[in-house]
Amino acid sequence: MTKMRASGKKSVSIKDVAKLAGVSVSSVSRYLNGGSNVSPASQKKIAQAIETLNYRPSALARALVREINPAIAVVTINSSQLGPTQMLGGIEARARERGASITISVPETDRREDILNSLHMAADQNPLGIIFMYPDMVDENISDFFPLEGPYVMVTGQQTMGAHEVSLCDQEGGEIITRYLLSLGHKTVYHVAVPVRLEYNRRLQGWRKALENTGSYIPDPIICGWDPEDAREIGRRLALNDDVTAVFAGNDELAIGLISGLRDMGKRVPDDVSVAGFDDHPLSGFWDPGLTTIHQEFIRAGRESVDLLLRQIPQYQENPDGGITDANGDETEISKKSLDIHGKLIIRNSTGAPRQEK
Amino acid sequence: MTKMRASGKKSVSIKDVAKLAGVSVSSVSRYLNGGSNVSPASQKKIAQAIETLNYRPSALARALVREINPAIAVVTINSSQLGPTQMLGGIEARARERGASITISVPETDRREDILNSLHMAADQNPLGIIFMYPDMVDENISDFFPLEGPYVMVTGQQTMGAHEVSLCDQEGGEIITRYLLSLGHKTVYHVAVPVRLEYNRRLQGWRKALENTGSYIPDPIICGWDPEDAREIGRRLALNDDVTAVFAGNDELAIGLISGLRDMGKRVPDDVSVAGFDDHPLSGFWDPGLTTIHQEFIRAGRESVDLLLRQIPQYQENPDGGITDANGDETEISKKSLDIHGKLIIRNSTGAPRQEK
DNA sequence: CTGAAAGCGCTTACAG
DNA sequence: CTGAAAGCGCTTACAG
Repeated sequence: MTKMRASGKKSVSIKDVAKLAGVSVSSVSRYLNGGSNVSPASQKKIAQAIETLNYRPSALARALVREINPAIAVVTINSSQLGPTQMLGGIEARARERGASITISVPETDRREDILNSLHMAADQNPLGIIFMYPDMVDENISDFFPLEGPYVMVTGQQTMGAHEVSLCDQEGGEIITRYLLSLGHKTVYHVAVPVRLEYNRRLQGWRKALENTGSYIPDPIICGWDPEDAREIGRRLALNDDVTAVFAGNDELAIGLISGLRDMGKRVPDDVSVAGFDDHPLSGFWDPGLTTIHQEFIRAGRESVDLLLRQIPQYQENPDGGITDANGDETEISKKSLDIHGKLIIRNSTGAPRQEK
Repeated sequence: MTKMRASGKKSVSIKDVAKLAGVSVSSVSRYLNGGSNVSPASQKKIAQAIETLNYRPSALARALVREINPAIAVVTINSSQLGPTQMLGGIEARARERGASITISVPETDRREDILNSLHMAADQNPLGIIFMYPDMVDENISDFFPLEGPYVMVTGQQTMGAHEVSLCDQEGGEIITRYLLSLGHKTVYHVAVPVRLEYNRRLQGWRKALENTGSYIPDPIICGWDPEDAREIGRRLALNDDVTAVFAGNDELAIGLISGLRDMGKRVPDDVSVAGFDDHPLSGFWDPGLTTIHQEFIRAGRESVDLLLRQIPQYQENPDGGITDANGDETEISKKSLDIHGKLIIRNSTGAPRQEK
């Protein structure tokens, strides 16, 4: 029974406990699972044996026999970005509250095979389900990856899959911030886009839509990398063009890089050009000037995605405090399957009215 | 064999494959594990069965029987801070390269019981080992938590445990940056400290040491929260004191908050007061003024901690490219058990000589 | 090359 | 209340 581990340490099993306590393995198991049908005497002996052996049941064996592993697998690309980081925090916290552990895997690259591989590795653990962050950043069609067996939820920039999805409403946000900039009096708004496949770049789409709807001139979007340094370069170039009076950057980091570039060339923000970001990075309010941006509730998105996932699992249905299932145990509202998390416009000082003509 | 999962989906097992392929379970297993001793004919049939059933071996069952779960458990507090975030990225990437998955658990609070709980939950998965980030931020003595069974590595601000530890050399960094500030001509340097238990606040200790060694006046350190807003408050207060010409903040976010507070009160940085941070946050170079700071190699720290952990596990010993074990398979160098990762002074524009007296 | 058997550490009916 | 047995999905000697 006392076997060696990979580490060379010996690990104690339920058999050891049973032997030391002088009872059967079944009894120990019963004790472990609530103690019903175990005499006080046995309980005492077992408790003692566990104590002296420093026994802990193997989560692995349990998961195997119970056919349910209380773990949530999260797969994410761009794990170092603000959104994924904050969402992971939310997922982690909510998972803990609900008694689930979390496993994370990030694909080596954006390519189909790597993503599939990550998704499969995640599924192999027989987790409660998979939370897939930003599938729409992948340069492939999502439907190619799913259905994987088992529950899942996607966190996306925009509702598209139809089910089990929490959406950050990026398009709406892009539209709102662009409109705001236009409302300030700018003729048009330039866009420095985050490096996401165009069809799935919702922020960009919102920007375009706002421009279209107001009949404004639509400049080509400028595709940027994730590095603020790239945005700085772009800022320097943009500074050369006096038609540029307002720029919406795909996220706050890029907005910050952009402002640096603009300043490198002597432009003032917002006097010469207004710059808005997206996300409401924790430091955005401290910037000088404070960044006008769209606040995203990433942490909440993470938490909600856990609930959305667990809602698909019978054992985790939480009728008591929510009325999530009806009398038949069926899902009551379609809306419970997906969720929109709306961004909020935060107006600070990096944006303002354009300078008077000439 | 085809059982239901928690999700209600059926899952296919090795038995199903064996049956469909018309061979024994053993043969399928052999096929799965390299295919030696399986006739080409069988291989074909098995491959086909796997394909049509869409079979994937259960990682759980494998881990159980092999008595080794190729997963690294990382437990961390303050998971949303820059350091942990970046380290997690490094851990994740390196773990992937070395064929391990990763599991993360963050204690609910800093209290002993919660930490122990996280540590135990991690250990219950029978992982390859545990990477414990910033144990020294915990308000308890580390030795209380270990030895837990199995391999582990700590990532700390300063080498203290003696073994299996990667240290970020915070004290050295604090000393270096304080000395730099002094070298600029400042009479002394104030410190806005990160909310870490004093005995383990290495950055603070380095600062104090530099002051002591140069015989400078040692002001009381100002304890701050993690929120830059707290630092802003402190900045406003500090602005009232004309003796304050140089401040070293416990990290870049706080430095940024501090600068905001100083400016709120009309102080200029660095003209009126120099401010230095710590970590070299990705945005620090874009700040205006650029932040003088200590660059920390968090990602590398994460990667190294994985290697340090795996080095404790026979199956992962990598003789080929490193000579990590000697002829007897013993560890050759003590130094391989722990690692110092030195920070690097980055001089930017938030610091300068003090203004001429009056 | 191949299959039957035993075993990993647990849990869950099933008879007492 | 209690123990023996079967089983979770795999792997690993062991005999052919």
